[in-house]
Amino acid sequence: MDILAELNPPQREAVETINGPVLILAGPGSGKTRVITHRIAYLIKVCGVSPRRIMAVTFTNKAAREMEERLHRLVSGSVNDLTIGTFHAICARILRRDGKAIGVDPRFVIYDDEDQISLIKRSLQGVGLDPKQYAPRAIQSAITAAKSRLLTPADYLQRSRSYFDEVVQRVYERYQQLLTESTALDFDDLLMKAVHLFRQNPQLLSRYQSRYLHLQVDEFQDTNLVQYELMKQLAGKFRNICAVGDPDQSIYSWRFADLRNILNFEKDYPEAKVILLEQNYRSTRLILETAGHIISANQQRKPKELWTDNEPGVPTTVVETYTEQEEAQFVVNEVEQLVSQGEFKLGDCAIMYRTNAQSRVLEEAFIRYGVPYKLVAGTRFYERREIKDIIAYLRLIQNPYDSVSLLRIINVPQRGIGQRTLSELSQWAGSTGLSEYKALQLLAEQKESEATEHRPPFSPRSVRALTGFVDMMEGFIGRSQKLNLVDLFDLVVKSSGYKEYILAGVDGEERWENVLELRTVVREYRDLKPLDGLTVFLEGVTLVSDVDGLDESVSGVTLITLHQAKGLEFPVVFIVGMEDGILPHIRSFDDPGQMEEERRLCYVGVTRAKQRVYLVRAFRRSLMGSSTINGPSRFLQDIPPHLISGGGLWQGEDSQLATAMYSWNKPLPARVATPELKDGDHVRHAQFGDGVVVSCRPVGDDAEVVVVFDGAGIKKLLLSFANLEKV
DNA sequence: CGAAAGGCTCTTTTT
DNA sequence: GAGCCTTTCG
Repeated sequence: MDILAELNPPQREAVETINGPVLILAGPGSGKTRVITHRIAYLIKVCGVSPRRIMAVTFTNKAAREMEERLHRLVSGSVNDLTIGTFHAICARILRRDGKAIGVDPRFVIYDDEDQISLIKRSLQGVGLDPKQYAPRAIQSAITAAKSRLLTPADYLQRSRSYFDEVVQRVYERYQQLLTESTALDFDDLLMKAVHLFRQNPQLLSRYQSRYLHLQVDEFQDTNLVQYELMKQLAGKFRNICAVGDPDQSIYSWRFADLRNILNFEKDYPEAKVILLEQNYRSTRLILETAGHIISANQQRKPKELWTDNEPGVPTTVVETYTEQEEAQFVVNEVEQLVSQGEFKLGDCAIMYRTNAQSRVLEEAFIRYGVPYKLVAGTRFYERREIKDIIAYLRLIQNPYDSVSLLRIINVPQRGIGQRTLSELSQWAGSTGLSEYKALQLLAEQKESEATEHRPPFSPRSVRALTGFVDMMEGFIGRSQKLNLVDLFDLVVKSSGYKEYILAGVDGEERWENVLELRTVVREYRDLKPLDGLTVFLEGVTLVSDVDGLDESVSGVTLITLHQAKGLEFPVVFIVGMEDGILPHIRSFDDPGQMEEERRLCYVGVTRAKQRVYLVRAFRRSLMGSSTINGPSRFLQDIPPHLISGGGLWQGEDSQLATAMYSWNKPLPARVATPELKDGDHVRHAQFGDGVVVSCRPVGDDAEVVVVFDGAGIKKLLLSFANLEKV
């Protein structure tokens, strides 16, 4: 059977164990994707399971697409009936089809992060609180946390402990009201409502349970409790659930992903078979060892030994530059060199960083040196103002009750509907118990009939402006029944006056280009039935993730955050910003749990690499305007010297370093000036305290020192990193 | 009502 | 350094 042919024994077992629950703990590069696809192919081709009875959950749409393609090749038949996608996309589908049972209108729109914040601000005002006093972000996070534990506002009330809880509870309640009034669901609702739907409709659940004979979840370590609950519901009948994950790559706890899911799995499914995939096929041996040293410093961790038959490869290059500009310069130079030597292509290289803000300097350097690059995200396309505006128009056509979209574009371009008119509108709408749009419709009708029952409080000028807007929208809505999506798009952009508005503003040309770019996306939906096209398009643009746009067929260096890099691999990986305060991020300093997650993030980065790893840091960098000096990342200390190759200080062509050293009277705390140490010397270390040197041997232009510390025990340190003080 | 200017606070990571 | 909010003036 060729589906099993190229698999090692544990992989094979993972593919063949199709009855009952299976937990696959898969180290990086252990052929996880291969196992999942082969397993599904095996189910279809060998076991004769119909694709429509299989559900596979992936972390991104891109992963889903790729898996579908691979399956297509493996099965050499149609897999169109397979249910495959992210949790959010799958839940949206379920709710559109069956959500009515719990009062979910199938025309719902999905609110993204930004929409949520704007709605939370309105909710705060709605309950008489000041959005400046209570950070909307913090409240949003608390609401997400609540929803991740399936708590409704009423449940939250009972658990309310603190003053902040109380605030959250009130806002949460109002926020849900506004969502309902807007016929909208936020990201978390998609998951929570799906679970509620099944809880309240056992017969519906039973239908789904009977349909899905096999369930497959990828990146299991990054699922939250709701997602786990949903899978548990769906697997309730057949219990054929296969979860794949790696606790060492859990990096989404801030999104309330919960590692306990892995522990609970074995509790909820005591008959589960646990399979370990420990052979790495991706990285060189030295890279794997480096990664191993980094991750094994975590305390809260089940030890696990990965191994590989691959070549040893070359040691990791560790480099310090003076500023983040030079860091970028180094990266670009090095990439050019690697490429010119012919061993690697541009597309083989990826630059990874902790925070999005770091991408700018890198981008500038790549532009300056004319090296092609692919930025994953950046100012993410769908978050641009002009894109969100157009989408708001389209959302409003699908669902005029969408208040976030309404308020967003009611005066864009300017139609003489100002702040004052708007607050009068919402007050008037509120007092008559109508949604904003209903109120507007009423107003437009009244203009003709002069009915005076609820006299709207607007000046004639405002009335004209408002009714003008309603008439326009009603026109769009009418036409939307017949027009294909491209024509609808063109109609909206033209008749709303948006095109002139954009072109007249700052960066008009560039922003208009973006609108046209969106139009090319829209073209893919041209052939769908008018209203379906709109729905599918809107859902697609809301649930996209940034990596979804990453195109391997385009040549260029990839610029990507460490989080986004999960699940990907590259021959050459640069991790920049290897500094305490960046990676690990400063926000994790006071929480050991968070610190461990930072370490896992670093581990994820290193294990993306097949051939080469560069760990780069800047001596000083500007953060939020001002310049800061960060020490080397503490994670570097956990890599033994023999796995590191020199590098050391690097100076760019117009380095500011020389100038700096000249103007400062003392040299930089450079490794040039490390003290000579010999056995028996007493030393002091910032972290470990006092100790005695037991050995010191040169490594490259550095030295490896072994010290017995009074408190901290025996440590192997790299002289230049350790900052030892002789006492 | 709207444009312009100045002041403020942050930035971790994202479906 | 940038986006967001408030203030001010026409």
